[in-house]
Amino acid sequence: MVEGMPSADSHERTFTERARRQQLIGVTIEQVAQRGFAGASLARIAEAAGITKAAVLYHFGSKDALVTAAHAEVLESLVATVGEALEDAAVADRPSTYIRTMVAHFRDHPQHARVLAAAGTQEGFDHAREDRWAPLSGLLDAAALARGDDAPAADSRALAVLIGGAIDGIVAEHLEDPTFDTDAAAAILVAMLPD
Amino acid sequence: MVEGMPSADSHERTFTERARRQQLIGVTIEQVAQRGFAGASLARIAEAAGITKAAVLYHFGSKDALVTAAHAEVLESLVATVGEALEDAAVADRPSTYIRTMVAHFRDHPQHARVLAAAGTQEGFDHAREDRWAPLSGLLDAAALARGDDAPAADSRALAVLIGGAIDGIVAEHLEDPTFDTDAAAAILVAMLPD
DNA sequence: GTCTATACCCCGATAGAC
DNA sequence: GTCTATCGGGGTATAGAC
Repeated sequence: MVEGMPSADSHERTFTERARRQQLIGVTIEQVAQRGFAGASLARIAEAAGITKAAVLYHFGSKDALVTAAHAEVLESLVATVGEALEDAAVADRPSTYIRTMVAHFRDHPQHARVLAAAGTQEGFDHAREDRWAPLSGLLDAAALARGDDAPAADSRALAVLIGGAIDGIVAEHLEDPTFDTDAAAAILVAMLPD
Repeated sequence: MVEGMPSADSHERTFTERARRQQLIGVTIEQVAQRGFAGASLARIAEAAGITKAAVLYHFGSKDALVTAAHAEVLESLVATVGEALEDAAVADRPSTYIRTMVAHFRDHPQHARVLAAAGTQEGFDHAREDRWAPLSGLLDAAALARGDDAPAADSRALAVLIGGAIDGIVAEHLEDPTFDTDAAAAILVAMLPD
């Protein structure tokens, strides 16, 4: 760990550094989305950013650090969008809001969807994969409680896995066939929610 | 293209050749499942098979040919299992049979699930990705017809995408958490089918 | 603080001995 | 038919000039 080198937890960072990091993260998201993790080489990332490989490795100590940062950015963007929408929704409406917001987000940011898809199969990328649908499971439980269900959904996790998978399916289909009506599919999925 | 070299469409093949090819395909499935497409190098495949890189490239002209053959084997295994089960099922029961059989197949063959997952994000591997859920869509239409529905499911494709995604979700969850009850999840999904 | 030059390794693939 | 030896290229990462 070099002294003056900017690291992930560096508290002090110059203005140009922050700009460079942000640019590199953006380029990396594009590259990973287009060519996959292995295909997004430092050379291509550097070329797309208009600098050299070494300059990239100056701002991020390794390719892994760079791609991890890009992955984190994608995740933060997602949780920010969905989280904001959930706050403005009644508890009973939150599962449907979750579905619609997430589908819309990935529809509007296809590259983010591809990055997360690539991360899923990548070895040594179990980040954020831990209980990916746990939040949705909690929303389903809370909604059932607000509805006053006697049976508080003993299998909310399984239901969350199904719904989450269906969301991924909608997003994946949209990536292959941009004419696919994601909103209509999301509506069908919402109609399947327990009521 | 060398004369005596065994190729994918070679009609005549010695006994040992067929055995070697089968062994290499099996090893490749394991390697791709464990380390992903890019991580499954010829060197590792050769080492796992107990031969050399050059020997591998003798039987399969290139890494791409080998991994394509492995991918095809995985697909054939899947369609054989599901197809057989579908033949023995009434038309109205075929969507549920499709779900249960596919989930069970991937539960019993986790490596196959990982290979297909890895193939999905890999660049230049759009094989078999064309209308992946078209068969399921057809089964849904046929079942609705057999049921005598007046509305013949105008959006059977969207429904197929949802169900297919949910199946993938169940399988993916099982890969990360082997204690996940895939049969119970499949039953919940089946209960969601239109009736 | 940023870039040039380069080291070093593993990749897939080929040539030719056996 | 299977191996050894090697090539050319791209990969990440480092050392040191500026």
